[in-house]
Amino acid sequence: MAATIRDVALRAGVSVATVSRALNQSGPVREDTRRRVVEAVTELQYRPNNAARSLITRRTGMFGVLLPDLHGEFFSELIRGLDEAAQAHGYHLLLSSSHDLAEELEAALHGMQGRVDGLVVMAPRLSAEKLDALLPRNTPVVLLNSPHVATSVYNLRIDNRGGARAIVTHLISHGHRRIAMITGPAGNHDAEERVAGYRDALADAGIACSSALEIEGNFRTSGGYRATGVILGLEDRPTAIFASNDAMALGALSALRDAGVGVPDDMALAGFDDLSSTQYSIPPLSSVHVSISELGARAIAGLSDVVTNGSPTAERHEILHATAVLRRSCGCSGREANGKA
Amino acid sequence: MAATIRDVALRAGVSVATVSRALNQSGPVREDTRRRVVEAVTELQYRPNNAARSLITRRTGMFGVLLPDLHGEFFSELIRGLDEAAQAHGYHLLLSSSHDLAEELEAALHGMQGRVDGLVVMAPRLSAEKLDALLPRNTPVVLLNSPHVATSVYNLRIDNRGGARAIVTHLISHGHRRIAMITGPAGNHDAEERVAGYRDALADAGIACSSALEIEGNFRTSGGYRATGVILGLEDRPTAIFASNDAMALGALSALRDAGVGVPDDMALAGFDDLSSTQYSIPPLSSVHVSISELGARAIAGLSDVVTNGSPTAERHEILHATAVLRRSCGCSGREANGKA
DNA sequence: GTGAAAGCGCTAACAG
DNA sequence: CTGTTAGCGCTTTCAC
Repeated sequence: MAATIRDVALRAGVSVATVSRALNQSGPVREDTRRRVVEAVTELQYRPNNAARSLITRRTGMFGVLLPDLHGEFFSELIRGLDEAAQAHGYHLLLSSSHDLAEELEAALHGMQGRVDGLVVMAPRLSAEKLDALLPRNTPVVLLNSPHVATSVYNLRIDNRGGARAIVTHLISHGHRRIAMITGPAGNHDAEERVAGYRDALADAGIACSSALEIEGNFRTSGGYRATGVILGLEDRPTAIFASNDAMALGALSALRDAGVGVPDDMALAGFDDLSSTQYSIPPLSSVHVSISELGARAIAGLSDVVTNGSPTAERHEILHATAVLRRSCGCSGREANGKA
Repeated sequence: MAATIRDVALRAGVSVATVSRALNQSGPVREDTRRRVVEAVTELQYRPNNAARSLITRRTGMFGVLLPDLHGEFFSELIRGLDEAAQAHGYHLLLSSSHDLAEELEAALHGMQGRVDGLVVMAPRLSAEKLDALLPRNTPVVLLNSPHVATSVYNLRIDNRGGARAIVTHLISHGHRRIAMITGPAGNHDAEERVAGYRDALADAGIACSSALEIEGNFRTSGGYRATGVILGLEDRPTAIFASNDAMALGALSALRDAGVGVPDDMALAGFDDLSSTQYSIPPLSSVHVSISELGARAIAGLSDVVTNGSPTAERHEILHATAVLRRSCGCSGREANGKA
């Protein structure tokens, strides 16, 4: 049986209250008393029981993380950012992923009830109304890349629209006028914002946009491959493709290669996310960089702030800038440079 | 204030004991009593307090997951497997990643003390002795791809050696005799096993192995790129490269391309992991397939088994098969096929 | 079938 | 500075 605080108190010849104070520095304890306690702790290998502690403090030291069906590098980078920050702030991460449907999210939310001090939720496929209905009222929530909702204390997003606009504007600066876009899955909030950015750029340049040039993808490599096949079959073939994420851009690259279409000469190409692997694609892929791990880090910082400072300092909204990274696939020389719309 | 079991009891006109029994079906309750309880629960929006519950049951409903510094697809696939299985078994995942050093692992292990009913640990850089000293004695542990240790109840691994042997044997069957290998980081257990498999294959074919042909990488794309530069500079240049993971193989592909070396004609290439993105590389990459998510799923199943059945049914050891997947980079036509040594 | 009561291990007043 | 005491919300004997 594991040692309890009572055993420690007995061993150190003090009361349990003193042990508690010594261990949590939650009150004055004479130095030598403290030392006796610490000794007893190590001798008995005492570890405080977290359940008992959080039963009374009403804090669990854990943040819940609810993510949609994410893949590969994006997912691992996000977790890395969350994890590092959580550790730094003294929290653990309770993770639950693959929640695309409202019901799944709700079930997961339910399961975390009372187990966490705060929640990081990413739900790009849910409407503001749905989200609003689902979010718990008693737990601080940080929303990632989701439609804004009043009940969340903090809303973080990457500048999907601005980033897409910047890279497409760059494509236009290479002389392209007929630019196809491979979109994300329908109903995905990020995907929609990137489409908006694409249209912004076209509008800026006085180019009419056409729904025939917006081919639906799924944010997966396979979808990029497929969509590119459609694009190549278009009459009056476009001279450039903007894929709304890198995974699809890689699929596009593969399809272009299979079709014998040279990149960037016969077809310019750009993606979004700037995954680290894209600089090794052939040719290296121009993309939009966004610090995914920072997104995670800020989310945790925001939660931690709310939890320790009690009241939500204020309802907050934060946008992480996304900048174009120019490599060879768009026609640039390969030297990296920043392009800002 | 959230409703407690007392409130529910009052509302339903029964005792707290009955509420508990009704909710946990831990004892006989008359049907209409049960219904009254359920009604009160929904009306009051009652949620049992997990802290209180685990204080007495000594179960938390959570499994801890401790991972090394993993990246990209491997990481996300593993988590997916773990997460799905955990959900299926009614558990939550307490995640902590990026632990390569023994001290980091220890700190994380400490933090999870008492918060979890079991642990999934992946520590490819730690020796059996180090691990043995670190692992808690009172919590069931499943070890993933780690040196076997007696204190773990369950040991799962992928067949690194067999998989490497199979793909290298295949390379040899294409007529290659001089095959370079890009290894993983020194001290990594998986990496070492893959080297052993590579040597096995050479030995099988009566080819002497040479340390000059084993170039150290780091499991990252950048390392594969760098190592390939070294290989291309070798006198009596090899005709094939086995990269011990796909990330490095992709880096190799990029380096080969930059050097104007054709794949597979001038240089055959194969990787390991069979990441989904590799089928879209140019040319598609031959690799070794292993079901990463299944690794995760089995880990959870094993833990869950131990936790519910009390005693560790027996000390177990399980190996997940790894099979060669043949695409174009090794010289095959592109039609997928299985090659088994 | 149901209720009363005794804690699980800890923290937090409140005295001293 | 330290000890006593009263619970946190729940499960679980033990009676009835």
